Amino acid sequence: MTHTTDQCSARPPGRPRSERAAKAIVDATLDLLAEEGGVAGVSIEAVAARAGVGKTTIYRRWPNKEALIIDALAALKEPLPEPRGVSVREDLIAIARAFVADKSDKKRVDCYWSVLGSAERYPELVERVTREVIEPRREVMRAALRRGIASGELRPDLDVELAQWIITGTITHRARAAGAGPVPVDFAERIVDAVLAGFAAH
Amino acid sequence: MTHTTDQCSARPPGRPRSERAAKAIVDATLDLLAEEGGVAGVSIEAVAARAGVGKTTIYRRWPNKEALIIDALAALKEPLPEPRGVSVREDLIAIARAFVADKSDKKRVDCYWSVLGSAERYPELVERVTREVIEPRREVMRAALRRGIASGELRPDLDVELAQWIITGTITHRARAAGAGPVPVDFAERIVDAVLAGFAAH
DNA sequence: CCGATACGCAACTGTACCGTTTCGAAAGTC
DNA sequence: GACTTTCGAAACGGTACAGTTGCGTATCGG
Repeated sequence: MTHTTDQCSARPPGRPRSERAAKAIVDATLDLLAEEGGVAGVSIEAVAARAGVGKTTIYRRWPNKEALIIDALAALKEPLPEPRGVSVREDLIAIARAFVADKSDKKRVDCYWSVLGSAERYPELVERVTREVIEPRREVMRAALRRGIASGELRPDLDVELAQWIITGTITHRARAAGAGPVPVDFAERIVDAVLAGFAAH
Repeated sequence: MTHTTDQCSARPPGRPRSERAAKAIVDATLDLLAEEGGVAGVSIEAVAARAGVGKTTIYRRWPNKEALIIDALAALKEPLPEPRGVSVREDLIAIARAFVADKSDKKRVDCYWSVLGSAERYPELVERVTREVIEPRREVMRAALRRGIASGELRPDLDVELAQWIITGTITHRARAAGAGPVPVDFAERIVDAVLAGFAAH
């Protein structure tokens, strides 16, 4: 062994890549994605300018805009809610609360909205976000609903898929509605109680 | 009176503007708005090319892209549903059906989605669409819900605003969901029945 | 037919961005 | 100190679009 640098991961020679620069680039990308309202509005030049970084520094790490955005979106992932409460009502409220909290982060919502709005142009991006972020969260809610049916708390003929659309759709729509202001903190409980009890009298 | 052309509306001399061209321009604008997934994706050049029209013909009628898009969106307006059925259930289903039909027109949904997604960039567009298209439809549903409460069909403590978010949000979200396919024809009835009866057993 | 206007088309200037390259300086290892 | 790689900055050619202008033609009224 003539090498003394065989430590572990074979650190390459030369100046190491700045971690600060990488973070600044990702942050700037998300900022622009949220502000410009679309993937098309994000330009490498704008990202570089906002991050206080040379374009070289970006192109050294990512081959193009799509790859940068994909990596940036990964930084948005939040841990899945894992409710195992005593009742369906509490499980659903916990999940809905996590949704509302997510949607209260304006930057986060705007990023997802921007990406999903660019479906025709960047199908790969949309497919990836759907698979890695949206679908797992939908599954958590479906599982909670199925548990409720099994425990007898929910009507046995409940359409789980439809029920799931109702809860997530309401929150999403409310969060994105123009001019409706921020989602109230108790929105999760109110919607769960409303759909559990039903609109009809008695 | 030396003029014989005083007929009525003082028709200007020269070749009149082609109605066909105007329609082709508006159609092309909406097509692009839906396909490109954003206001930014619509370029006058692309509109002209798709409409089979010279750029001059566009600029003669509209001063810029925003004005063109505003006028084009006006062509999307559909008549308001005006339900006065025998029961709240039928009223809500009628309104929901109109929503679903609207959302089944992919071009129409994509156009609104595109515009609303450009909120930060083009606030005037968003404000206008919200005021002239969305809010009147929301009001129709609120009115139906209030009638239901007054008639005793709906529980008196029902949160009308929340109920309205639930129904419209579910349809909108379902229509826009990636990879979920077209909204089924019976979606309107299923959602109304589900929220009327509630999820809970008995 | 004449004048006026609109038509589609092409050419033009100006701006913005892409993706690449070059540069001198900085920051690490040996 | 020698070497390697990254850093931010600047410049480059290429593409796309905005908005304008000129041109020959078409279509209206008188």
